[in-house]
Amino acid sequence: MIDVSILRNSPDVLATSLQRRGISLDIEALAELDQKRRRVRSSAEDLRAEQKEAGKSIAQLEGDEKAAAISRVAEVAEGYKNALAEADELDARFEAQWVLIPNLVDPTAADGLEEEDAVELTRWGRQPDPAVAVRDHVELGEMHGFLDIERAAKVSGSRFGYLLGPLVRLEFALVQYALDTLEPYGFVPVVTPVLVRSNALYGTGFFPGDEDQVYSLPADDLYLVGTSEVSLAAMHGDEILDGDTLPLRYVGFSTCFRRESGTYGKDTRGIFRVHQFDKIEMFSFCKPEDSPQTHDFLLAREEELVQGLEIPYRVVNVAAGDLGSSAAKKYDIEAWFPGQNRYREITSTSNTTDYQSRRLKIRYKSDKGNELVHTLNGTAIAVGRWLIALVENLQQADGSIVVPEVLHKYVNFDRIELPA
RNA sequence: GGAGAGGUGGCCGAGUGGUCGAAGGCGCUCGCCUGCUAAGCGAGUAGGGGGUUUACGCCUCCUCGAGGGUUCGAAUCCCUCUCUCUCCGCCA
Repeated sequence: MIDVSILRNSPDVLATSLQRRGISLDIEALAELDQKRRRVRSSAEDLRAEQKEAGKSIAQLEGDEKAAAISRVAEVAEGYKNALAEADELDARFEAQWVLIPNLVDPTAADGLEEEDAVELTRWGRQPDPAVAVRDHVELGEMHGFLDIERAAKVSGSRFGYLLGPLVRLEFALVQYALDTLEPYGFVPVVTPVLVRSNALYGTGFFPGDEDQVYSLPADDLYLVGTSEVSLAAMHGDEILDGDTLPLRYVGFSTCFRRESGTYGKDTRGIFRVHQFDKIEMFSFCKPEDSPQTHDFLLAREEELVQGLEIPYRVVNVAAGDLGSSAAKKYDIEAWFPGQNRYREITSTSNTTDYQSRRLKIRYKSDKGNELVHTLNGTAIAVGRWLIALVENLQQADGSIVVPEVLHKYVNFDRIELPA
């Protein structure tokens, strides 16, 4: 949710932002509704003040005098009740439209509406020789027996997978590697809840809007998170943080659940796009003035992690029209996937400025009073896709897979050999 | 799952229909005092919305777990929900 004062004081800023996102909206009508609701609220409050004032004297009176005073103020009470109901109704109507407005786009976000409009910022690493990296992760999985998609389909349906043997070892090695890399920077490791209330999804900007992407458990009124960003952001909801403790940094581990509705026929091969995967996520709460540099910092940590694993990648500045509703700006790292012969997203870091903190009511004490913090998130390691990138990029001509140096201390093998 | 007890300001804790956004204590901030990292004295100290002001500020409304209801008036009465704690059961 963005600041209402934008609507009142600088509607042109709002208009520009919406236009960059490719959204059309009658801003003037919204502004009028906003004015009206305030007018009605104000007159309701006047009645209420009158009623309260009368109540004070009633408390002093007795007998007939009291009865007369009560009947006099009853009319005021009735008027207040009606005015309040109208004000509430107008608020609700305004709110319903206001929550749908996405975050203001950062001026430095890339222009355009589509995924393809993202601007490439850097490129790192050397793509493997196509003559060597000939097998995709599904083939490698079958040869090695460390990935079983058929049985997963039998048990759970499409878009699931069993990871087996060395791939499991690699998963936990990646987790260790991420924690060991990030903890020195002050990231506090967290294992988060994966079942949350709707409020957490609302607060992070997924609701309203993305209901069809989220698994729900209606019997308990809970939802499965698609990313630990949700549980991490909501962790400090309704809190006023001490400014001296900022920035707060967390690195969360959780399984992520995504319905992937509307992606039929897209990325159907292997485990590139699945309903369930594990992910390590960075999250930071910081002062507003620090969020741009925090965003760069998160991107730097992501690059550090990818580079350590020797995976070739590029960084893109995501186009305004392709941003999620809560993001003002977003960088993706796209790894080279030999099996697809192109770069695909393996991390994503967003500066959500005060969009989430306003909804979640996360402030900090400053000299100027209580201010909303800024929140930022960034993938540390999305395990599934990183495993694919690893095995596809580091496969050898004979089908074996070299384990990157940085993982050696976490696994008891430095190469995955084909089974005899 | 069964039985019971509770959710009040940063924390503890009073308050069972009227001048209560709320006694008291702790903590914290500022000032005073004190020759010794303490004690004492005084003042201040919740969040949010709206109006007004260049601004300091002033006015006003809402919030005592959440949402409804009764009433001229609710922290206090009624209903629903929710969370926490204790005991029993079950359980990784």
